[in-house]
Amino acid sequence: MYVQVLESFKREGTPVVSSELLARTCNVNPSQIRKDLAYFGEFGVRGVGYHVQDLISAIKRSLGVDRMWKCALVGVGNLGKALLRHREFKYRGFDIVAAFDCDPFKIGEEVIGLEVVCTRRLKETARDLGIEIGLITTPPDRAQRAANFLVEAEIKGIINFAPARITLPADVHVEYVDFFHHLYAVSFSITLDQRPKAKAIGD
Amino acid sequence: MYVQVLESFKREGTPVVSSELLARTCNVNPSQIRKDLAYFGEFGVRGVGYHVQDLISAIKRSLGVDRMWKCALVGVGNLGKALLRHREFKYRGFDIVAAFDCDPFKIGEEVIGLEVVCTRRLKETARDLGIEIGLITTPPDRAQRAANFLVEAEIKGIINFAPARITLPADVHVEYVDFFHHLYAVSFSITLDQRPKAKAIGD
DNA sequence: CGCCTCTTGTTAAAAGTTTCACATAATTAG
DNA sequence: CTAATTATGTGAAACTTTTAACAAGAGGCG
Ligand SMILES: NC(=O)c1ccc[n+]([C@@H]2O[C@H](COP(=O)([O-])OP(=O)(O)OC[C@H]3O[C@@H](n4cnc5c(N)ncnc54)[C@H](O)[C@@H]3O)[C@@H](O)[C@H]2O)c1
Ligand SMILES: NC(=O)c1ccc[n+]([C@@H]2O[C@H](COP(=O)([O-])OP(=O)(O)OC[C@H]3O[C@@H](n4cnc5c(N)ncnc54)[C@H](O)[C@@H]3O)[C@@H](O)[C@H]2O)c1
Repeated sequence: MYVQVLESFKREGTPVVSSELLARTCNVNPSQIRKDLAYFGEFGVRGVGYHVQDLISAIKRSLGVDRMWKCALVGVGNLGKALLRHREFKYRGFDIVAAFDCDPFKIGEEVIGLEVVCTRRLKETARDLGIEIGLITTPPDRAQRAANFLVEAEIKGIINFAPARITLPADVHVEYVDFFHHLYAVSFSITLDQRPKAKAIGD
Repeated sequence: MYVQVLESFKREGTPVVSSELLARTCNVNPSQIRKDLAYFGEFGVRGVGYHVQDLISAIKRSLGVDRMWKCALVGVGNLGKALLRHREFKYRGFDIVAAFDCDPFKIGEEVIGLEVVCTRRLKETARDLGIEIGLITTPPDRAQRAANFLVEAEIKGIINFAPARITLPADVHVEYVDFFHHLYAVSFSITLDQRPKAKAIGD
């Protein structure tokens, strides 16, 4: 979130931000920001604030996103194609260099110049290309199978877009992207507001 | 997460789960689950566990997802179209009943039987249809504008897929879906593992 | 050059969350 | 019907995160 906000400050031409300004923009407490950053180092200048570009670089270095990561996508359907077509990923350090599917009608097809490869060839292909992160966009009941292929290829990080839990060795990291979590959260917030717990006016 | 896991238990035909089993599947502590559920009510049976279907219903009722929510999508691009084509949303209680875009070439186009409407007609259309939740899939620099239109239409919840913060009145709830957060998280985990903090073998 | 202002980095206190441990209730077996 | 077994719901303890408070460092101004 800090990187996202700092990059918009950078685009606006703001050279320096205080934890106070950054906090206001992110809807958090200024101490929070100073604590978070202190965990990785001393990036600010007392009495001045943080130099935007320097802070972006420092955070990115701390998170390991100061280099290009090679990614593979498994499941070239609706969502998979949207991701493949998205140039932003490469621009921001995540290059999707291979796409896999098990559907014979999809294998061989090209999506923005990338050939869809059979999932059975995932292991060799991923290893040859030096892929480190896998994106799963198969249907939920195929997510575990896709994950297994990725683990075989010695991939160490997975983003799972399918609404299904997967089990993995301890050294493989997974992030779940589930749109329903967010929809449920919004539904809950609206419902809470509208529920007639209704403190009467004046209370 | 609990709903997601419980629904897979349901599909497998498991009628009852213990907090212990549910915890193992979700990679959390059993007490955590009992505490979380206790916040909303007493849904289990002592000595037995939780009846899967009953628990799904109870959680959904607690979160306000025991009904259909009408949604609108703003920005019919790559990602927007993928979402519109996704049947699962309606099936799970979130019906996208309107799609808006500002591009004259897109207005009038149909995506799975839904006509793309001009963003300027958002307010009237959304009100007429009784829309409650908005999905923003415009480019990041247009996200605030899209949000403003949604607020005008008296929408109370927003899911923002654009990597940009937006400011809203206090009674409008927003959830940010940012794939980069997840990619950064995975990058960080892998980097940590590989960094030569290397406790020597035997330590 | 010293004083004043500003904002960081950090220590300590407050608040929140997770886990443990066990009393309580349901079910089954004897 | 009682005892043994099981797994929930919950109060208290352990732990984590967040916030507040302030000392320390940087820069500007008279
Ligand atoms: N489309 C969306 O907007 C959207 C939104 C939220 C979540 N999702 C989730 O993302 C996933 C993909 O959705 P979608 O709409 O793209 O579905 P889709 O059916 O369009 O695409 C799935 C693709 O995965 C391929 N596939 C199936 N099994 C495979 C396997 N074992 N190995 C490799 N490829 C395999 C299929 O051939 C197909 O091309 C689903 O789990 C869905 O729930 C999608
Ligand atoms: N495509 C992906 O896989 C992906 C992944 C992650 C994040 N995102 C984010 O999702 C958003 C959309 O991505 P995309 O790839 O679909 O982009 P896109 O350019 O394909 O689509 C954007 C659409 O928004 C419309 N639009 C622009 N301004 C508008 C406005 N003021 N009102 C209404 N409509 C407007 C455009 O006409 C276009 O149709 C972006 O913010 C992107 O960063 C996309």
